[in-house]
Amino acid sequence: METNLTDVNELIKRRYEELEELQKMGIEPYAYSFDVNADSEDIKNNFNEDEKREVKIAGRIMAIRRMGKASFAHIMDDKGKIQIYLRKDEIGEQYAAFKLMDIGDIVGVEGFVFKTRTGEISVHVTSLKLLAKSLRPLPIAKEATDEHGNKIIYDQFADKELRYRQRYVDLIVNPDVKEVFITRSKIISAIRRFLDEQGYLEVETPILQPLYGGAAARPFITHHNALDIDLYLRIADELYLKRLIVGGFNGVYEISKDFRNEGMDRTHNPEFTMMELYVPYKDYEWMMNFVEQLITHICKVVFNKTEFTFEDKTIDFKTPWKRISFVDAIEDKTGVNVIKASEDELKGLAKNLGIDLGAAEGRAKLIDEIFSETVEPELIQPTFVVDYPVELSPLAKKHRSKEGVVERFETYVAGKEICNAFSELNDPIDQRKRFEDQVKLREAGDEEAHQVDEDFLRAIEYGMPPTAGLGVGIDRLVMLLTNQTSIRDVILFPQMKPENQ
RNA sequence: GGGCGCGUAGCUCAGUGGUAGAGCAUCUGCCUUUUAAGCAGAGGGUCGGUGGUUCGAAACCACCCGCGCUCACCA
Repeated sequence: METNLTDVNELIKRRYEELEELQKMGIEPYAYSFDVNADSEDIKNNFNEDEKREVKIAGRIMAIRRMGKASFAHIMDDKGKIQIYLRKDEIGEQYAAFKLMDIGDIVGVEGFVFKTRTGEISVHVTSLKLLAKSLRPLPIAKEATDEHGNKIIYDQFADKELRYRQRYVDLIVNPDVKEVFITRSKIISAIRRFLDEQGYLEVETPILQPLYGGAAARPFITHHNALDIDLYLRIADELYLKRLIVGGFNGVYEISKDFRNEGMDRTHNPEFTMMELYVPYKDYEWMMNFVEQLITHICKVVFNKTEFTFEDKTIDFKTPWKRISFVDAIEDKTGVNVIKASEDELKGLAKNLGIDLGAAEGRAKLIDEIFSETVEPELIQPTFVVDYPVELSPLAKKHRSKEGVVERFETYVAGKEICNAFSELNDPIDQRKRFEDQVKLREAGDEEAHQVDEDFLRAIEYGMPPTAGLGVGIDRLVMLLTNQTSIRDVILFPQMKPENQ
């Protein structure tokens, strides 16, 4: 980890020496530019034996096989690896310089494409230029192919701590990692393009907020010096986006980081990416259909398939997805109607299910727990769970016909929630009452309960059209679609404890 | 936060109380179509840290640091 020159190890010391020797030869070890006209993939895909195609490529040296007056090396560019072949009698001085180059160095190569005796498409080098000398040894793995054509990797860089802390190294030596992040980016642009095409406006709302809300979570607190006030890092975008619906936009969305000051594990990072969408004059029924379209659009344009493997499960996103009622699903499993049941009955049920009852659990948390324990794990194929108890949803509109529930749905896949949506509560009088109920929970010790947001109430008192709202946890969606079981494997720089010294 | 596990060379790992090891990487020599290139030789370690037990600790004990898995809470 240490960058002090005083205690670098032998390998690094050697590279500093090579750097000096190269400079003595008149070589600038950190070049200014190099014009490229091909990449490894293009060369391999468009190979023609007779053409002797001239190419200029650049990349990082990943393997060297020196054989005296000739050498082979593999260089890696954005698209993959390609072999290069160098001969002393052809490149002279540059061959001497090549002897001072290492795995990890970045080079620019000119040459012609050929196929070796053993059949590998390679570049026969006519000119080699050092572009950046690498001073640290890469934890390079060796690859081989067994008799069945399977790739075997020896000594793969596997230490998760180092991989997360030094993601740049992880990306260099573990190509699958790079692939996941490319896919993540494609998923996000597919979402953005889809929403733009529907005519929704991408907006940006404050991360620093004097009051936080829109979700049940504990916030990060920061301080503004000039105003001398504490501010919160947002836990959700919801309340600002709905203000914009009041303002008259015909559909707004935001893809951005939210921050929650809670534990970290394989599905939680303190900062994570949310997509929230609000569409006026629509309700949650409309939104369910929209979610089906959005997700199948991603499947089509990014993956061109609807079937995915996640862990040991096969998930099929083919629509229509199953829809089940939250209350009925629990009743089917337990025989208890959680709307009608008293708090004592709920406690009894929870206890029978082996749920650990913390102090001061309210109805809402009890019901939520019972659902997580009984129904959630079985929701493997995409399923809409609809109509949640009102206690769980202080920002959702009362159901138009059913007592005790709101018009809300969550979408579950592989036993995990991937989105949350509702017909937004636009009755300011009801909204005030819900906030006041939250305050009671807060006073009873629930740190995650909402505060009263007077400005938000003022906004909807001016009148907010009926609105459908949606939140999608992007990191978890990416995990699902790329078959990654840890959120840290879909976040480039996951939160880590500070490195010691 | 609780439980379980891990930390030895640049990387991947052996090493259960008695001279710190292997493969790859590195260095030297040979080698002009190799591909885990090969052959011959060499260097490289505060065994995560601090204390303790012991004649003697990489190993045993305690505490600390970091990481992973898992449970709880949350998206």
